[in-house]
Amino acid sequence: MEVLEVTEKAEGILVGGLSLFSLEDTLDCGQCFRFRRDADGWRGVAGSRPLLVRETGEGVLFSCTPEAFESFWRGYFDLDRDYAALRESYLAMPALRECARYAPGIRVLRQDAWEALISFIISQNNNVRRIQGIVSRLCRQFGTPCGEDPLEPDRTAYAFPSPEALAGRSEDDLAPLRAGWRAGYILDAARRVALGEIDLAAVAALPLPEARARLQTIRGVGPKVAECVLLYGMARMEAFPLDVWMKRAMKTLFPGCTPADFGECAGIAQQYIFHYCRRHPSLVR
DNA sequence: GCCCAGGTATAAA
DNA sequence: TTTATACATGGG
Repeated sequence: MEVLEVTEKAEGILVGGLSLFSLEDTLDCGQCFRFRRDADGWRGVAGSRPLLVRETGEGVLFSCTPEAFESFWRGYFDLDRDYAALRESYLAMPALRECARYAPGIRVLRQDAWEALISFIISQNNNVRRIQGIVSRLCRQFGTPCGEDPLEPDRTAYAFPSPEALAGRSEDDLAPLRAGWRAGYILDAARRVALGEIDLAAVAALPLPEARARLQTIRGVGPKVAECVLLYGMARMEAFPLDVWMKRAMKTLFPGCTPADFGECAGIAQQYIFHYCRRHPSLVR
C-alpha cells in the first residue's frame, strides 16, 4: 500500500505519494456532476463543502483546512483505498486492463447518499452536460450559500439542498430547473426522505438485494438509478450500474461474465468500463 | 426537422 | 416475463 504524504502548505493541503490518481479521470467520468475545470484547477462542491483542487508537480493540492481534508475530502476521494492492489487483481482480465488504460486515475468518489439519489434521478435519459446544469440550478435555487471560493471571493458556493428544502415545493416551483418530467420524481424522493419513510443511512446498511428493492420504491428510481446510489452514494463497491450501452458492450468485452466475477470492488471496474465505452461508441452501436 | 442522452412508468402481449 | 412507447429539454 502506498503511503500518503500529507503536508500543510499556505495554500492548502498537499498530498504526495499518490499513484493511479487523476482529477480529470475522477471528476469528469460521469459519477459526479458538481465539479468543473477552470483556469485554477477543478472547482466544485460536495454536499455543503466547496473545494478547489489541482495537480501540481509535487502532488495534489487541496484548498481546504487540514480538518476538512482529514474529516471529509480524504474519504470523499477514496484516497486510502489501495488502487494499485486493485489494478493487480485486474491483471488477470486483459479486457478490463485495456479499459482501465484509458482512465487509470479514476477514483470512485464516496458521495452523500441523498445527493447521489437526486443526481442520478436527474441523470435518467439525460446527458452529462445537461445534468450538470440542472444540478447547478437546483443548488442555486434551493441550496443555502456555503462559503466563498478561496481564490475568487466574489463567487458564492451553494450547498446541495436538503430533503426538507425540497419536500414542500411544487412542480411549478421546480420549473426553473428545466428538469422535465423528473421534477415529480425529485419531489417524491424529497418527501419520502424528509418524512422518514426512506432512511438512507439504514438503506446503506442493508444487504444489497434489499437495499435495491427499498430504493426502487421511490418513483423514478429503477434498477439503474438504485445501483448508482448504492455505488456512488453508499460506498457499496460491489454495486454495478449498467446502462443500455454497457449491457451490450459487456457481451463483447466480457462474454459470460457477471458483475460478481469482478469481485468485491466490481463497481470500480464498472467505472473503468463505462469510461471506455463512452470513448468507443463504435463498440456498442 | 432528426437523433441522442449514465432510464423509468405504464400498458400490452 | 418480456417488449413497446411516451416522457421534457437541449446540443449536435
